[in-house]
Amino acid sequence: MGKCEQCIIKEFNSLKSLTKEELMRVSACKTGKLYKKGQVIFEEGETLNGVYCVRDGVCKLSKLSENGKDQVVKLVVKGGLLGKRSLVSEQKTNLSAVALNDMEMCFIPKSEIMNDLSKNPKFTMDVLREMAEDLKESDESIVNMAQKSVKARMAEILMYIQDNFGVDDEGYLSIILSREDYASIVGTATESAIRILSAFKKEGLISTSGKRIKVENYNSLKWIE
Amino acid sequence: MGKCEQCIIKEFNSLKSLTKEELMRVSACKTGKLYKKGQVIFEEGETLNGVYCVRDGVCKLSKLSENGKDQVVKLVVKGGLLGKRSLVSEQKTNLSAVALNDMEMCFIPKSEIMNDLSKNPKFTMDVLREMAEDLKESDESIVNMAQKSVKARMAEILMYIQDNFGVDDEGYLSIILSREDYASIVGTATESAIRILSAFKKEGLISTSGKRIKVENYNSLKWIE
DNA sequence: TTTATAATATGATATTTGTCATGTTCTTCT
DNA sequence: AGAAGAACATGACAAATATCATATTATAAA
Repeated sequence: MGKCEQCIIKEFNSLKSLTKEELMRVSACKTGKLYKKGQVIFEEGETLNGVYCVRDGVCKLSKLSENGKDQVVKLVVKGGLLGKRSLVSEQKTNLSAVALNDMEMCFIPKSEIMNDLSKNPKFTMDVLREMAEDLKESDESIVNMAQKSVKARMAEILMYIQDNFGVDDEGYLSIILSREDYASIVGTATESAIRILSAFKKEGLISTSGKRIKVENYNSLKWIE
Repeated sequence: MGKCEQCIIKEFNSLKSLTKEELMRVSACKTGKLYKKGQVIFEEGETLNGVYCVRDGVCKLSKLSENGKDQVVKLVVKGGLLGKRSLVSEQKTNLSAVALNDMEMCFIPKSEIMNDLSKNPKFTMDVLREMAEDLKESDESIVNMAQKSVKARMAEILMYIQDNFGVDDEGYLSIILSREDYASIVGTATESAIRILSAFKKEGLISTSGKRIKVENYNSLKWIE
């Protein structure tokens, strides 16, 4: 397992604001973890005592609704930090994290980070900035959920994935999700998600190959309402 | 206008973590502002250069959706801080704030607070904690919007207001909102909001007097789906 | 007080979305 | 390769919600 000081992943998150000494300390106590596709990283209600730094793979953060359905709140890829809230609160985590493909992560115990959080203002500000960005995104999600049609939300998530997580060498979205996952991101029934994707395909907005999806007409997706 | 050091409002927000000296400095540069019901405090897209501390009254934080409708994301009452995100980001604000009744606020310029944010870890941690709490609430909202019926969301907001903002001496919700406001909190058409409140009234779950609403059967509201 | 304007209310209808049923096509395991 | 189970697909129908029309009531302005 590599050393944090030399790890390029950290450039994508607040860990970059730690000093070299701090990083070496973090490196010494971190543990590497591997998760297989579908594996639960942590579950709603658990007490997290540290943060996870995603080195590779994708996971979903979701919350169980009272109706028994899961709602995905955020997708996290390489460079993301999971469990930030555990650093500032003793509360149990409000979200579950599940690997969407095979993942490689580093776990950093809270005890080690807490020290830095109180003594390195640059780091703290950076965590704060990330949290603020998350909050902004969540607020936007609320608006989308409340005001847009299921179709428009589906179009949006396709564009979001393309914009934020990119495409593979053949142009397919690099994140591969089941229709059920799409349903639980968009907040609809699995059948509805399937129907809408089928319709998009029929209209030439997307094409598929197995589970992979390629956006064929980004501009038209934008105008769906 | 009072002095921050002596103001009890601050006990409800992160300003309580400032030292007496810091508070005195803040106090010297803050400006008091009054807003009338319906008045815009700031609008989506503006650059905020400070935070507002709510001394009295209620306001809504909302965001305009592409369909032209406003979606309320959060209600803020006495003790709340508006514009926290402006402290950590140069970005324009993503939300609008509108007074729901007459309000009294203090405006604290960013320049003054920034200094404390970088030098007083206790204060920073407190802001971070508040932000984390906001994020948690927003995530819950996403789940509610995506998974619950309009009826259930309406029941929820009535309980939320009662629990968080209390009732007046006659037992009516102390926050008075128009049906349109309810609609834009719940994320539905105004007519639907009206219909649902009428139904609740008919079923004895709530009673009304003018615009005021009294929760008559909290327990049944909980079970609405 | 009268008048104008906004807020509330309710019916009729269209649209969207969910649910249940059933069939097909993939994967995975042996 | 074949069987079993999961994921995907689609039709038929039901339920939820939006939209449009039109009253009625409250509120504020003249």
